[in-house]
Amino acid sequence: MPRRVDHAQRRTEIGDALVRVAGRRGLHAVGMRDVAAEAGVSLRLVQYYFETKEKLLLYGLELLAERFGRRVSERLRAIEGGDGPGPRATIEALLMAALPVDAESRTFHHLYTSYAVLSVTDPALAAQPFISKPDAAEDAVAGLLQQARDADLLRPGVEPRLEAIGLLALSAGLGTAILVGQRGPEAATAVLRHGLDRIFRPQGPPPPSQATST
Amino acid sequence: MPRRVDHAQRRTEIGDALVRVAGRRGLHAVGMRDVAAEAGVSLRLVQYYFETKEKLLLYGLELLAERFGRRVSERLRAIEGGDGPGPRATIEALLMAALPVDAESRTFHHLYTSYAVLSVTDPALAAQPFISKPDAAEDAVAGLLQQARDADLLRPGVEPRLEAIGLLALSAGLGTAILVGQRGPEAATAVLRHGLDRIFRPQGPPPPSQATST
DNA sequence: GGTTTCGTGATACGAACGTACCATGATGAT
DNA sequence: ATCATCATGGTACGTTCGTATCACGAAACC
Repeated sequence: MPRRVDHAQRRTEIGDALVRVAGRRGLHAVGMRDVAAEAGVSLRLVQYYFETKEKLLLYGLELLAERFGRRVSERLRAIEGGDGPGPRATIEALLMAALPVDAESRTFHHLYTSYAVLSVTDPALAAQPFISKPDAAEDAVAGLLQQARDADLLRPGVEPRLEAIGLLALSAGLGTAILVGQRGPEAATAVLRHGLDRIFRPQGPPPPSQATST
Repeated sequence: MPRRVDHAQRRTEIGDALVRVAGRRGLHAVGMRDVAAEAGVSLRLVQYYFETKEKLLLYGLELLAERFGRRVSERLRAIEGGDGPGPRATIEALLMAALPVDAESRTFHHLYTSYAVLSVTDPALAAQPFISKPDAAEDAVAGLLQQARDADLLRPGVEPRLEAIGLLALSAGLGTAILVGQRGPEAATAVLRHGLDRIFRPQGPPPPSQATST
């Protein structure tokens, strides 16, 4: 057999090109020729590694979800590493990492929302786990809230599951608001923090007025 | 001059056809011929009343926003009429009216999100007030929260403006979650109510055990 | 060393799309 | 009665898109 090529790598390169050009011009405006040009290959090669456009798009969604998952995990590890700042800071970091504040997360939000819209009318997309699944993020946040509850860090009457869903939906809603320029990142983070304030007990910031200790 | 036709009405009819077919097959999949067929007119007429597709799409967004505004206003008037059930019920009704629970509001959410995504890459859409404006809904909710605060119905430490933004973003996020089938309407309303519970004081539901007053 | 198969290029094809062009009743003004 | 003009139909044009087809070089296996 002739020269073997790493198909997985080629597919990743082309999928990356798809994400880049779609992030720039919108998912609706992207064609196979654009992806080929962005990846620096011929149209035929895009056809070769992804036989149809639909498969290419599905792969792009996979790529997007995987990248984003890694991004959030890295942020979390960076926060939790060493001291372990408690559930509140962890949740805050997780939700912040999901906001479209830099180019990478903007692209993610933009394209993910595009896919979500398409999934309303496209059954193949709707079947993708990233669209339909109850989401691993929900479990993570709910787990952290449960931890916080066990440590008596939460206000009374807080339902971890409901709050987790709510926080995630809030973060998503703020994300699109940022994306379309309705809000700035600062306003969104303020809203998010305020939302957490109403879930967590007012933590005693060591009263700075009187003598702190010595 | 020859037979005069009510242009505004024709435009509304065609715009309605756009909204219907886009709601069914997705905004990305709709062409001028589809709109013409749905409206029961010839392709030429669609061109005649909207010279270009872009103008047709812009008009569709206008139509959508206006319809939705009316819908919410009607719901509010229906709730407030007569007794005036207080800010909490009003806010709840407003946010509920925005959730995609029936076909009409599903279509609205679907298409509005489609337009929002397009506006990320299309300056003409981004300039539309429905995308960029701070939103009248925010003022309404913030005003109601302020009322509630003056009546001492809110928990301490609640910032009306921030909460209004948060509630709207939460509602939007839950809306897309419903739209893509991630959540059911029941879960979403539960989350919304719970969110309101943490803003409003636990209202004394007249303690049913002991003697209420007399 | 031949041959089979993989990787790649160039190009062609049919469909659909937005738009433009031409034609023609119908009708109100003169 | 004539005519200018509004409303509408039919259709053609150029482009772009996804996909299919043909062709060829190179390398591993016999």
